[in-house]
Amino acid sequence: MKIATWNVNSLRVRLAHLQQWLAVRDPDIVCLQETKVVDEDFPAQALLDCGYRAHFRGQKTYNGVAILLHERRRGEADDFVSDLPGLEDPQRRFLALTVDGVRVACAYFPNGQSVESDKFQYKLRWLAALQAWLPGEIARHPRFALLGDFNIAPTDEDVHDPEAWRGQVLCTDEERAAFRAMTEAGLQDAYRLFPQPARTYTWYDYRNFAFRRKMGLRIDHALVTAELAARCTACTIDLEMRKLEQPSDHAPVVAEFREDG
DNA sequence: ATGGCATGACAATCATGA
Repeated sequence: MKIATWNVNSLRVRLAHLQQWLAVRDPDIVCLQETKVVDEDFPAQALLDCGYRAHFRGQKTYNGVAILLHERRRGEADDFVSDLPGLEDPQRRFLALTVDGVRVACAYFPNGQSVESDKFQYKLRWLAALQAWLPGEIARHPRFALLGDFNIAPTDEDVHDPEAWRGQVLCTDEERAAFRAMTEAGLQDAYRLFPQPARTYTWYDYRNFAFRRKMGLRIDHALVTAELAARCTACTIDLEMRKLEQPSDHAPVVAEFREDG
């Protein structure tokens, strides 16, 4: 089973890239962020034509999340949740559902803009609500995965220039502490279960030839419970998608799992 | 030097991203 996450930075603009990637990678479950499309305009039929059922919550202009399920996944999506429990929030950033024995949460964490900003306080509130929600889910679902654009680079190793980014939003102690709290609650960073190529990140700024210069951050993650980690066989950042014409500034992350029961 | 680039709403610039 392959479970993936991708911040597409507008599903309308990136639909052809997504379709191409689905055909090549053939994931079972895909978490999308920054769809930037209201539900009435979500390209559900185009994705169905690719073999994927979609669950989605969008809004005008900003945010928007979706979970795609390959039709080979026969199970119905159970226990569907939109919006982070315990947080009053008009922004569409969160979905969770259970399919074929795996609970998957798709999250678009707030960016935070800058540490002085009100948006950073919102990010901390959002992180606190997530932190409050996780233990129950982990206890109820031995096979639980939290994927998405976390907008947190968990360690200096996840940053092309740690000194330049020290204390900046995405790299602050508070955000990194929140990330560690998730791992201490029982989730493992699937990417770090394996040796990985150097200077490989999930986000590269559109400006200043950042991708070509390998100036990026690893802020998109797949966190999994021990039972899934034990079955995880690979976790890959699909840099090929960042090389295309008119790419998303984020690359997909794909985690693969054995299904040996 | 708070810029650079991309997207969307809107109809010239502006909010937001990270």
